[in-house]
Amino acid sequence: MPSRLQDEIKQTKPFTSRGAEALLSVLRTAAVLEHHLNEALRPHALTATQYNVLRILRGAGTNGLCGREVAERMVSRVPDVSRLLGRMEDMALISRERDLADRRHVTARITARGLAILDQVAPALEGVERARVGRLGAERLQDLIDGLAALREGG
Amino acid sequence: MPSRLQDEIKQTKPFTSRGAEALLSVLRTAAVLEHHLNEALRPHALTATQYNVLRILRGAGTNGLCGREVAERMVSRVPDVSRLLGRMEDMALISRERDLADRRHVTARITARGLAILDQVAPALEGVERARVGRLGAERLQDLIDGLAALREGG
DNA sequence: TGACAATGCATGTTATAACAGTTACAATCG
DNA sequence: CGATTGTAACTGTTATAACATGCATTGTCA
Repeated sequence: MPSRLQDEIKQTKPFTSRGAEALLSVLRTAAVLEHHLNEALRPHALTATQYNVLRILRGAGTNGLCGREVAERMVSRVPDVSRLLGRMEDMALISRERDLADRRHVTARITARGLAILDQVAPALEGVERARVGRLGAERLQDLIDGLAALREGG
Repeated sequence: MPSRLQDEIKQTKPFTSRGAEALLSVLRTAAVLEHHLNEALRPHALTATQYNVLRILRGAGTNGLCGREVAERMVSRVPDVSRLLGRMEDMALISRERDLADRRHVTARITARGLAILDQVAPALEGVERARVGRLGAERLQDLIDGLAALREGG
């Protein structure tokens, strides 16, 4: 029985192991999701990375967060937070201010414009979520979440 | 109960829905896997994308594949196959030859050096796989694969 | 308090991704 | 057979990722 994934990437030979298929499934699914995510964000000129930053800073509220703290909270690691935040400041999505107490820190905060854009993109993103998650029941959804967490653990 | 993922990305507020957590889990897991994958490939100066191309071309055998066919088989879509293959040709990992029957096509084939490098990296990649997949039983593994496939389906 | 290490951010550089546009060739249809 | 359409690959350009390094500031400890 050829697997769904095998068909998607036009693989002629069966997977050598279920483990390999599982890892590839994760990578493939993330690529598909990221594609849909970027499509939904494109009309608002946002990348998935920038969207992630906005969500983080909205969660932080008026206190804001310094660059290192933002980096720690990103879904995928970004080795160049300085310029990422700089570009977002240019777009007026966030503001930056050097901390007076510890002048090494630069505190980033989401602007009103950033908040407004988050509200604008919300419907499209909820659509992406519902379209893909709907067909999985609550139980299978939780199993999926747990299985993925297990994959991330260890070495 | 705070979820594992919530802790990983230092999120203070609980997820608004299981669906959102599931999508984020996929993206996060893929980022972690990709990181380990790249670490394993780094000593051989290969990126995950290049590794993917080598696997595809090894599977294709001596007939090789044209650029469009390689692109179709990639795990994540690459919009610049020409230069990707060009760089790999410079590294002598693949060879390219214009097809005489249809001169629009350029057939790519894996070289002996490319095959040798695939053999060299295999142990490290198997290590990555065993370390993460081992803790999941066969049944949970299959459920995970099926759940991910469900997420990829549909518009 | 003064040397030294550690931290957080900025900057320089290179390589690659992303997007658009162009060229060469092949297939189709009048 | 010529014009038109479609396909595959290449090329140009810009923006971003990735990596390394440097700089300013703070913390630590003799």
